[in-house]
Amino acid sequence: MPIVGVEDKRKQQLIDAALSSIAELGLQKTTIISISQRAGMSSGIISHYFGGKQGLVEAALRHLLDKLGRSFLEKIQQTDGSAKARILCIIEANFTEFQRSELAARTWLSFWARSMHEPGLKRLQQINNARLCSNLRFAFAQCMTRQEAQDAARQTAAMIDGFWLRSALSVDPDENFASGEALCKSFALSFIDTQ
Amino acid sequence: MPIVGVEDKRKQQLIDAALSSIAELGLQKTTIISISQRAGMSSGIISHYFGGKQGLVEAALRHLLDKLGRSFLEKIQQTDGSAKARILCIIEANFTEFQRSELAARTWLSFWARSMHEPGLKRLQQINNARLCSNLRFAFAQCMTRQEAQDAARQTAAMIDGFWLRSALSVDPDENFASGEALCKSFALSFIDTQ
DNA sequence: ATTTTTATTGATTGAACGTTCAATTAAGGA
DNA sequence: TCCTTAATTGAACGTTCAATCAATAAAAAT
Repeated sequence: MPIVGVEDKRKQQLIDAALSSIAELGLQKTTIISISQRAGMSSGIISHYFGGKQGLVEAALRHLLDKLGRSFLEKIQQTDGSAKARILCIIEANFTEFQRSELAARTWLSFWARSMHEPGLKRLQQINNARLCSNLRFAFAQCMTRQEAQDAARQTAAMIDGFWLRSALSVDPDENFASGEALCKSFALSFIDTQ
Repeated sequence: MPIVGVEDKRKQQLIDAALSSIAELGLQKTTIISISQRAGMSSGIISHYFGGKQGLVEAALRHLLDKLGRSFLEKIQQTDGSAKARILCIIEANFTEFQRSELAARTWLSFWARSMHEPGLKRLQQINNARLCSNLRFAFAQCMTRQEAQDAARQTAAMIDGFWLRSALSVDPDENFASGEALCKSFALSFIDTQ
């Protein structure tokens, strides 16, 4: 069945299949077989396109992070550039991201855990994290000192990640998400509304 | 070399060895061999005392959680029962726990990730989490409404977990911890000092 | 129609791992 | 001293999994 010129399409299909498997089975129990079955292809195709399982996993994380970044950029362009609007956009982007759900939260936690021991994943996480903190710092800096903005950014970033972590482990992830987004916003805006 | 009546001692030695291996290699790469080597025993002993690797991992997590609980109880007994004191104790216990270090943060993240797919671990995490939230809610409830206390407890718990998560992934975990403890305290106390 | 190139397959390989259990060792009792 | 019992060992086994690669199939080129 070989059709020429489908490299990008096949890669995307495999990334989707990998994310689906990670969401359902976890990164731990996701195998080359579980991915290739979901993609309707053979096991050998993964090494062919991504050089191995690790390469596909990295590509899948990169895909998620790209999506997160684009989500923020889209939102921010529909607002004025005020500190309040920027902060709401950042938080919304981090919670909205392709339906917050138990499965999405588990996927993130899987990637977080693995990135402790795989430098490629760790690097991607750190780039994304630096971007989040930088965006928050910039927004907060519009209405407080540099040091205060730094602290507020760290607290907000930690609270966002904390709610994601808790959603992955919670018995009731949806309820956790809904209140998480609201509580992060109310915390972050408390710096701004009171000034 | 068999010596009688050493069951509890052996179990503790194996738990220590398991935690050491998890801290260094991660739960993913921790094997029955890596544990038994550190304990100076043979590989079969783990199944003998814990019924298998999974049993030992559960026992190790239980041991960590016990330590965390005792740490809080010790601290709280050295203070008055004021809301402020209780909250400081809770946060300190969660950050001090067995020297905050890169390795300790990685150990927690390893357990968090695995507990998504192992009901035994998940149960332990949820019990511990319920205790943390309950303690925080009780303290906050001394100076605000029930709903406000619930929200404040969730925010504080998320921030604590978020800083732990970020320490495990950070390039500079120690700096993350030091500021994390201070920032969690300052956040939590902002509810109290302003009333 | 034939050849060449590209795409895909899936059986096989070899390594890693958890578990099992017969064998071994030494302590305590007779 | 001999026997029983508790403690411990570690080789063997079966399973799982990622990676490899020769074989195959279809498109493109000739």
